[in-house]
Amino acid sequence: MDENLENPGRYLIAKLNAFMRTTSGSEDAINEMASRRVAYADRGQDIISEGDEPRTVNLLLDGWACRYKMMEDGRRQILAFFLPGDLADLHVYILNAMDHSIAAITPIRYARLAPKEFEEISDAHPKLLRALWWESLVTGSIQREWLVSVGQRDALESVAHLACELFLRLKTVGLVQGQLCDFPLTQLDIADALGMTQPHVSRTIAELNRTGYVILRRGQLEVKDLERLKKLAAFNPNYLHHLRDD
Amino acid sequence: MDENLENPGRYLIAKLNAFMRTTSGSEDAINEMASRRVAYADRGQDIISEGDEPRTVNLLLDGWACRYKMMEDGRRQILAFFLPGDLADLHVYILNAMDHSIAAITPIRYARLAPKEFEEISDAHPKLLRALWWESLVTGSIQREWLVSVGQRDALESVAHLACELFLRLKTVGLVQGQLCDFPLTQLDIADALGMTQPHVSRTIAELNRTGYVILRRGQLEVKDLERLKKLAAFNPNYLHHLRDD
DNA sequence: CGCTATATTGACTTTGCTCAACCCAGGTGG
DNA sequence: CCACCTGGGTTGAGCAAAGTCAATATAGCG
Repeated sequence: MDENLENPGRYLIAKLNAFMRTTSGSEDAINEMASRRVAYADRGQDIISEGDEPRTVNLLLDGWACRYKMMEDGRRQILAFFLPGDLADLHVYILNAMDHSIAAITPIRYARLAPKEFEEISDAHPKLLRALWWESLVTGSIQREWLVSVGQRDALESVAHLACELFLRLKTVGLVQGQLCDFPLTQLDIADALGMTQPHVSRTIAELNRTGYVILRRGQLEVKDLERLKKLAAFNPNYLHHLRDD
Repeated sequence: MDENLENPGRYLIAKLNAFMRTTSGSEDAINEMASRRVAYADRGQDIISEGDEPRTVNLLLDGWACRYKMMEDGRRQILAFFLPGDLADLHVYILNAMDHSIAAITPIRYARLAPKEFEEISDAHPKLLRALWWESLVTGSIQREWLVSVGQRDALESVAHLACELFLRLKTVGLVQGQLCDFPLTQLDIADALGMTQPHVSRTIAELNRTGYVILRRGQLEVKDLERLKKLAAFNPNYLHHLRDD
């Protein structure tokens, strides 16, 4: 976290590097953005709720969050997981009301950027603007791939795909050490993301762990054989739109 | 179609009116866009395929299309349906390769806009640009709602929700007459959109028709009781982000 | 140490899938 | 004009995947 405070935009910078070479000018701009209007939320807490008028672009600095929708009868669909460096709804201030909520999964630190600040910075750095555009298109692409998971993949494939995706996304922002990364999702989070029930997630994780390709447990994910995991998940990395595979 | 040829952007104009009052200036700009580089495709034909480098922004002028992904083993997930007036991937020319394909469901007419033309027009009409932004955000919102359908709704709710959505979207562009609209989807299309199998779609449509709220058949959809249909589908119109309900 | 969260497991049920036969309507060509 | 073909659509029987409900176990945490 120390390094993080000096270089608060580092995860976003790392991610954009998967798409372009950031210049030191844009890096400074990102760090500038990321050090203004910093806010905190505890696990479980909404940082913005369905129906609210969106006023800020949120940049996640530390921790995990999720986008979700709640149905009247209490069913919850998680629509996306946010990892450090992810931006929530770049242009959403065009719309009048949020159609979903965003909540912290772990305690988080995030920057709440006012549209005006955001525009100033992107006007001054057209290359950065382009990169941010790319990031929001990739977010859309991930959203579509999730529909493929929920619509077409069976339980084992789905869980494997999610593990694969999160591992690779964490890797691009530098949050993987060797084969290990943090994994704070509960089985209920996974269930609500993949359209399954929690007991079935439990059984499916057990089955996945039995393959030996990964060790997935609350708190930590270890990927022992990424290639086989990808194969099992029918994982095609194109949708992440990285310049190179990593 | 006659009126359409004089006023080729009419469906898009009608749609944007759900968000803002279009000025005659922007209407002319839209019609201008929509009359350049017009192309045709037959039913079943891809207009752009996964892996292709995207070169144009596509505006659907007539007919229905879909965005889809194919898995190696032949499973297909339909990600979105395009109706007249819909734009495909406004900013996709930022990315190097399509991560999905777009195919005609009926014979279609569409405009293939070069990025440069597109930028000229939007530079000249900032209000229009904002409206187009809105339309792409709504497209993203629809994408998310589909995940709720596939992840949380059961078969009957899902099919009802899809009927509801398509009916309302057609209504916004003026393609509903009374309670009737075209409905060219096959049961296999619906199945691949909702993550079901075709025989189960058949049974589910039969069950839905038995409620009397709709008459859904190949070619045509008749909505007899929209309110009850919405209720059955757990349909919350907020995600369409219209200024007023219609 | 005990409380609360989460995870595991078992027995049973249900939804939706599979496979396959059959039906039906529209379009084409003899 | 009719026979046939083809692309949907319907239906049935049996099955498998995943859901439900509930009891039990486990693990952090205060």
